[in-house]
Amino acid sequence: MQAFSIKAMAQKPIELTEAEWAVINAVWAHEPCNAPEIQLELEKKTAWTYSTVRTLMDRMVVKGLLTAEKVRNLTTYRSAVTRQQAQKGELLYALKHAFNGALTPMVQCLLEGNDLSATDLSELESLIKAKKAEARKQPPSSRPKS
Amino acid sequence: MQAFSIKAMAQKPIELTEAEWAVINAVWAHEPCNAPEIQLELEKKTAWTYSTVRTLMDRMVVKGLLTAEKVRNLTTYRSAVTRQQAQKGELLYALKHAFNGALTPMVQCLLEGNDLSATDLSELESLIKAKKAEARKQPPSSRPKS
DNA sequence: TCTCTATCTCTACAATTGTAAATTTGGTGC
DNA sequence: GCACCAAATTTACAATTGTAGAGATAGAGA
Repeated sequence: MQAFSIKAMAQKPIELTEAEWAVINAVWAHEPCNAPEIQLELEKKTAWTYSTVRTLMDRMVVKGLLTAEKVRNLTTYRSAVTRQQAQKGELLYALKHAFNGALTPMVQCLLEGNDLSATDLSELESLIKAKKAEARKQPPSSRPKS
Repeated sequence: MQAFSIKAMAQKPIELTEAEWAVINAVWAHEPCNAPEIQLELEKKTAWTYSTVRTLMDRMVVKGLLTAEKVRNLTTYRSAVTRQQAQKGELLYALKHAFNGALTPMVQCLLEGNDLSATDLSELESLIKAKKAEARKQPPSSRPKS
């Protein structure tokens, strides 16, 4: 018996700290994995000790970002959120705080700030074309199952 | 006499916490301004007391996000970074941590996640076209004065 | 000059985040 | 059974962030 409805449960935005990003990126690349593996991976960039990484990972389990399965004294970790979910969370955060929710200026800022190669630009262009086509054949704000 | 070169000084990325975003957004909208004004503005959304807002603002001065000018016992604040700078900082953060520096997937995620109106899409499209044109006539990685 | 009020200053404190040492435990080879 | 090593657990602590109360002060009016 659960005290809330799955349907109504708009799970609150996924937000990661800098250290958590480092960890979860490594987890995504290695899962299922254990703490020593991740520590080893992160050592290249961060000089974090096993203790540090382990603490981070356990805190992330509490937050629901990772899952941990323990057999005897060995713990196996897996991500509990997908890369896509986390990316979206990050973008929504930026959108909300830095752009007051306005998407177009955000994309604009992105395009202006960086040097995009001609290839990148073309790629984006076709992306938008695709999106437009898609929009044309689907009524706005409907949510097709795909 | 300064111990460093202006030129070499690639000022480190601007990053704001959630509360700081709220404050600086209000400052941008009101500057030059004083703490009570900002508190009043933020009260609508946040129920923060004067003390809270003031503490935030003074910390932001220390961080170089705001400037404070004091006449007698009255302090006037101004932003020390532009909205564009801060926005860029936020996007760079997301780009680096969530997308491993790859811009195209980031834009892609942005387009996929949200419902863009046809108008938005067209707008973006012309943005990209403009960017392409610009790229064609300027050698890559040159930095024209405009 | 006395008081009132708007503002400011100082200090504080809990939660979160970054970081890790020290200790314990479980399995393995001798 | 013992010694050793890898992995885990416990505990801790400093910095940052979110939040604010309590007391000091300066200008304005009586």
